[in-house]
Amino acid sequence: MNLSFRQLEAFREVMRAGSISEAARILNRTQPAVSSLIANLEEELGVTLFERQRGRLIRKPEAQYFLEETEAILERLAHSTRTMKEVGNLQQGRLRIACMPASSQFMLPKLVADFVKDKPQVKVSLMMRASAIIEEWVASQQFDIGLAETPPPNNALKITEFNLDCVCALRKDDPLSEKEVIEAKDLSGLPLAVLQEDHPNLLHTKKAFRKQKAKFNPRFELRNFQPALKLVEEGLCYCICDPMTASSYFDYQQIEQKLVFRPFRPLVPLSVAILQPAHRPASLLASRFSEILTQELYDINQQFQSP
Amino acid sequence: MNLSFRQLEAFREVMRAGSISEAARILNRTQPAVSSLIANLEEELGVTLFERQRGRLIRKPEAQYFLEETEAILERLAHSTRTMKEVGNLQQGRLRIACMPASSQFMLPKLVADFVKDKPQVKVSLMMRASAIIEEWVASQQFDIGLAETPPPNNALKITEFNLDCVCALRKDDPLSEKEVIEAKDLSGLPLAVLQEDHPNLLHTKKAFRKQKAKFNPRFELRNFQPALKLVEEGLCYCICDPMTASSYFDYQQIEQKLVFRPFRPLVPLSVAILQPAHRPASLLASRFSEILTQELYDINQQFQSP
DNA sequence: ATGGATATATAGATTTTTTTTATGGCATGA
DNA sequence: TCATGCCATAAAAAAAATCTATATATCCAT
Repeated sequence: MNLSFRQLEAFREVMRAGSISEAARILNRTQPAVSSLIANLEEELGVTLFERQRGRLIRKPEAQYFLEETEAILERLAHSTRTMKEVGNLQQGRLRIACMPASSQFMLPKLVADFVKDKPQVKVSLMMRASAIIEEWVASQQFDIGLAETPPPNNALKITEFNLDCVCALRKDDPLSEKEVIEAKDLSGLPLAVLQEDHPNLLHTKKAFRKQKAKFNPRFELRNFQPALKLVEEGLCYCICDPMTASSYFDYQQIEQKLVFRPFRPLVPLSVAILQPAHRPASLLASRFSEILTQELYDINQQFQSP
Repeated sequence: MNLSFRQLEAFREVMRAGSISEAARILNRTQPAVSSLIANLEEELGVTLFERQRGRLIRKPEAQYFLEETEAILERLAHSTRTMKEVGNLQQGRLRIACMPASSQFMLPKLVADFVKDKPQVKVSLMMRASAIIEEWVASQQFDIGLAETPPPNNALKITEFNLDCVCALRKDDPLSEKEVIEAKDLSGLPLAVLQEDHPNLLHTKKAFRKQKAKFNPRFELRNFQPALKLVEEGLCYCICDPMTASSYFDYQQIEQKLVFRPFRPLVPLSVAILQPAHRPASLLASRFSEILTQELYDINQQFQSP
């Protein structure tokens, strides 16, 4: 089989125009060019498509059937190249994102919304799960991008790590809010809301207190920081929380903000990572979104550290 | 849009094989040839289909989508070229035939059956109608081929005329059956089955009798000759009928043939014609069938004239 | 580390295909 | 009968695809 799209295009145009000369004009070719395209097409198909009667072309019934096929093929080709061009412009595609709770409430939805604002044809799925699940989903290529606590090295994952610095949440009217930076010793003996015991963040927090010989008083244990901020608002405790949760506070509590956040020392790190499937290259969309997410994580960290 | 099937074929093969070199081997090209096909394809699509990592190709997700499109297009192309080749070999197609009653009972069904015996994919429709209707149907291109009594010249019809010589039907045991040729004067005054009065055949028959000054005795008037033969079998009359009807007698009356047919003089012609749409070229199938039908009409006429 | 095997990309020569230019035949209609 | 429009063909020119040759990177086994 040795046909070409050129031949099909010429054929379609000849069928429409009814003559080779006219088709040639439309196609910006010379008449002999189109003539030979048609002749070769007929030869390769083994079928006479036109009858040459008295110097004119007359469509044969066989040509009608082949025209339908031709149009279907050219149409499909045009459609897929158009789509591919859009893919190239990030206007088309699919993006599957899985993220951990701390980022799921406001940060990622906002980022996604912004990302797809000028991409009406892009399809996104955004799921919230615990970090361990996200790991699996990305490794098994069910998702293109994951945002999770940094997992142990994994052959199936491309891991881009970020060390976020946790910040101290406290009431605006708390005397400590005068300080630019809160230190562990400032909170010695004061009640805290902390993560449940197996979480590495809790260990880091304990370590920070130990380093300054401050008394560590974990009054509330929670699965994540979101609800902890409520308790802080009530004046029941303080909280050393990750900056993503902190940042989202300003998103959902736009009026009556009772809390402020201050850098905390010694540093309590939270290691999060952008996860992507290893071995499989990222789609254009995934690459681009990953860049944006990287920037956002950097910004969020800065937001609380540099006053 | 300037893609080529070559590029699509190369792309498909590279996706399957996973490497340009391997694909080149399968396609019987050199590696640089395939390399540049892929490079051009990517350029024209505006999308990177493969990532070049450490000298190897790695499929990008975008390539997967385009592969589906590519396979659909190539598949469809292959299918239609195959079909067209079959059309070229008369293995495919559609044939619409309309025929007059005299030929519809055995002659055309047999001819069609024979014609399509080695063409399982060819679709045929075969309709029986009065000649006037057939004329219209063919002229309006609802049918490809018509067999009818010769109509007056018609701009929309290509008319291929045949003059069939009518033959005399009589019982085997009739003394006249001894004669090689029956003449009008042999039947002078004897009862005849004839067509209804407006039919040109009746005029020709009358004329034949007049020419030999034989007495014309039309005892039965019918719309066509088929039932007339039954009357002849019963010994009720003679009949000067067309050779198609005569020929079909041997097809349906394979045992207990009571009739014989003899050439009749003076000649009583029945003018029939193969009708085809003018201005529109015939399909390959129609052309071929028309040839076969021509031969058959010629044969049938000979069958009774040359003993 | 080193050399061999294998992969891809690129450059230039070569071959193939397509297009154009130039021409002639044939039908149509003024 | 002549001008016009159509199609086919041949030869020249242009463009595209292919090949050869070469460079470079990786992988793997020594």
